[in-house]
Amino acid sequence: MTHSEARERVLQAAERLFAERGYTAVTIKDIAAAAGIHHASLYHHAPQGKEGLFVEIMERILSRHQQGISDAVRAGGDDLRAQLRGIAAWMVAQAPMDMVRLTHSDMPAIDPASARMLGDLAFETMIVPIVRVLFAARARGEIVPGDLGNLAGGIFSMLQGLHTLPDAYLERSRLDMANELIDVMLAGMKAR
Amino acid sequence: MTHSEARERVLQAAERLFAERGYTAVTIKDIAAAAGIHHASLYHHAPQGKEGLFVEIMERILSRHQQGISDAVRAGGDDLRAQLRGIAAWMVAQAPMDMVRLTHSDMPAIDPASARMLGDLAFETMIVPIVRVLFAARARGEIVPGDLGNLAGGIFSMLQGLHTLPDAYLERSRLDMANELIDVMLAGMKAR
DNA sequence: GTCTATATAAAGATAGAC
DNA sequence: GTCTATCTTTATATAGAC
Repeated sequence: MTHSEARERVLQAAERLFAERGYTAVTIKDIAAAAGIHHASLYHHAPQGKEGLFVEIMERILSRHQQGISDAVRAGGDDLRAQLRGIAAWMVAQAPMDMVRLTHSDMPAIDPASARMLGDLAFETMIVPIVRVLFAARARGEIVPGDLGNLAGGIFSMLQGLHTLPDAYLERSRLDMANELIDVMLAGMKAR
Repeated sequence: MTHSEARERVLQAAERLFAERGYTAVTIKDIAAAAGIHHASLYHHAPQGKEGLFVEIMERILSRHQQGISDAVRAGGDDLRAQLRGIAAWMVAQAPMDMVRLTHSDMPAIDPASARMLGDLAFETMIVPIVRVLFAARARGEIVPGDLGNLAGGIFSMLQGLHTLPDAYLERSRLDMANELIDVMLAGMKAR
């Protein structure tokens, strides 16, 4: 009962819109229109309403990110640069995951318990894997000591920031830009 | 007629709320309540309504950023590290300027002409000054060649990303973390 | 599974009294 | 400059026919 062709269309429309614009900027009618159904029909597939749908969708997005990021890390072997480039390739190919918006705009608009849960899950999914590859590289002696949580957050923010400019304004591919940023951070973490 | 004690309270409330949550997540009633007046009274001070108020407020915020950033750059003399640390100190002390949210959530909800204007102004105000200090440092031979626009965007995104975690979750001051990130980027831009 | 119709509430906005 | 009252539109949500 959790699946059907129509339900999947609804979930995909909701996912795209929520990821792009955030909770408050998207209406139930936007989602229904994008899924090609009347907004009343949407409640057949998402009986828990807009807020429940948002939470489900965020969990779904984050679950996909978890998979994509862990695949990228594994494919990078034991090479920090390859791991970070893999993570970057994944992230620039996905819709933005705007943690500042999630924290300051989306979360205050929903039930506090769900908000806390989503915030924790987002941090675990998006930041912690970067922390882990940095720790492993540090253990191998590839980079010098530092606040690896802070550095991981910085790398994540830089990669997400690449979504700021619309595609039309870009002179280079986002992946090229991401790789350059990673190379500079890596050189900075190795030097000294 | 552009000023009065009450109008100023309205502008300050609007500024705080819009900066924190963005356009769609803030209502006219939120702003009126924060300013301590009835929401009908708000239209006396902002006859152009919510959208006009948002545009005015964003211009005001960006104008303050322009001043704060240019002061910080000037105080940094000819030293890139001091300039970037000054910019960082300014930015972490202000409300977040979430360019991804501005681009993907706020701008699609307002008049396209205003949206384009605000987007350009935000880029000019927040990113271009960083590009300029990087170019000057490059001209002095302090850093090696690279896509300085990309690097400036990365530095900006990292600094803004420090607003993700609520104050209560922070183990170090945002300024400490910002300085560490800047030092790593600087080392990376000097090396090679 | 989808629709029409409807309910309810919230948001943006205006008129006019004080 | 601020309020009450009111209007209009939009948003979320439900009931029930098909």
